[in-house]
Amino acid sequence: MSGELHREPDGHDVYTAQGPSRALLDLVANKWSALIIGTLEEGPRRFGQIQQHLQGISPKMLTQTLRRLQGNGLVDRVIYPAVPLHVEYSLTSRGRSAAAPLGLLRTWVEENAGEAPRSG
Amino acid sequence: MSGELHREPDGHDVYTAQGPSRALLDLVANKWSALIIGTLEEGPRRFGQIQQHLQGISPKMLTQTLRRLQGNGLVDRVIYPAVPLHVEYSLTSRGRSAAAPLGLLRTWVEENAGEAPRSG
DNA sequence: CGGGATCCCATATGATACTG
DNA sequence: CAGTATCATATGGGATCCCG
Repeated sequence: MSGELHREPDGHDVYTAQGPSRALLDLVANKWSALIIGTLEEGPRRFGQIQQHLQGISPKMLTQTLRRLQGNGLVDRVIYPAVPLHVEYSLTSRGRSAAAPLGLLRTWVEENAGEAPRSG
Repeated sequence: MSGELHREPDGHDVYTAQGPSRALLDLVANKWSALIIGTLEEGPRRFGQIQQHLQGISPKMLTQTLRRLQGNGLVDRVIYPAVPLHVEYSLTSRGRSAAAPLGLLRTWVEENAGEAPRSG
């Protein structure tokens, strides 16, 4: 495990708890983020399309997650001021670079789902 | 985005909301899971060692996450009934297979942290 | 009509103290 | 040392209402 390590006086290393990494990791290592980014990987999508595709996300979580992704420069939001209103979300180049590892993670999940299930 | 799709009568596809994937994704697409698995990737570690390394996780979350990982067959827990008590956690082979995509995700995070930060 | 803000409750998470 | 118990708070999430 590399990066963002901090060497202690007594010789072993720890993670700096307040590093910016933690916040970003919290954003991308997140169920909805992973799914949304996966959806947008296929191309630009509208709010309702994402909601349909993810089948079970509430509009609130969708909005909230999209805003966080947008705020961190992973997602672009474009409004087409037509009637009815048309808003399109798409991945930025950074978002696409994040989509790669997330895609592998989702693939791993799909290949490993349905075995040894247990709540905790 | 592949896997676990469900074709609707009207032609477009959605994700089955209640599939086992969602639960597993929720487990691995999680900040603490990603960090813990990353720590154990270096080798077996004791409870306190993980806690030190992650610098900021509460014992409760550590226990809870370790148990969930164990319950899903990603982590092994071995007790050495000595005094003082000694408990060691390690990745199972499945855990190691999950460590790969998670490592890539953490790498991405480290390479992309500290830019365009924003809360929401 | 599609997009999304608000209200309110359930659960997740976290700090801290305490025990086998 | 390795957790568990307890309490306080943040976030998740559904239902519903509002706006362009």
